[in-house]
Amino acid sequence: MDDKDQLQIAIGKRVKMLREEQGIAQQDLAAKCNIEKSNFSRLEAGGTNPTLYTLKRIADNLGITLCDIVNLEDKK
Amino acid sequence: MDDKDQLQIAIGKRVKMLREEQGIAQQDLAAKCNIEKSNFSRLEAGGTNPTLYTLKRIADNLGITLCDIVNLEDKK
DNA sequence: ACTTTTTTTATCATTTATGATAACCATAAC
DNA sequence: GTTATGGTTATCATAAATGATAAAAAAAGT
Repeated sequence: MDDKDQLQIAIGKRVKMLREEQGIAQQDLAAKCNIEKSNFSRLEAGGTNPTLYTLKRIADNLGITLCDIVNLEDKK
Repeated sequence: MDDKDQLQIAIGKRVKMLREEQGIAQQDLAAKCNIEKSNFSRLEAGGTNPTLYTLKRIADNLGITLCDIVNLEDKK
């Protein structure tokens, strides 16, 4: 597994964690972000290398900053 | 201009600013990141919606965090 | 068990980020 | 002028992100 894969998995886990902290369903957040629920699932599973705009929409709909979302250091 | 375009322009300006702060040439940073200089130019001009991995490589080679790079609020 | 909700997985189409190459523009030296 | 150096712009190909749909699996509730 290369560093790109590791990054994808890290961001996926982080999005999932932040989403669950707010107790919102994956499909509901996906809908608010105008992202297909299947694609959102892939993203959380680390199966994609999201673009900045995708991350921005997620951050906005979670009420957090982009910085919060990509704060991956020292995170499980 | 929609919010996606604004975001792209904002990240481009931010990358350019951070790069110039370190006095490194665009083409040199591009080379270190394994990004084509023409593509890097496009990115700084706001002509692309970069992926997380692209931003990560730029951050790494600038010696800063992803959070630093996407810290776009209240920035020109 | 059954039903409902939520998530995952697979597949195909479309859009777009990036790679790659080339040519061009600007500036500053000399 | 010419020569570098740094940046831009255009174009085409390729890889991959995302859209879109469907089906299956898993989890939760009753």
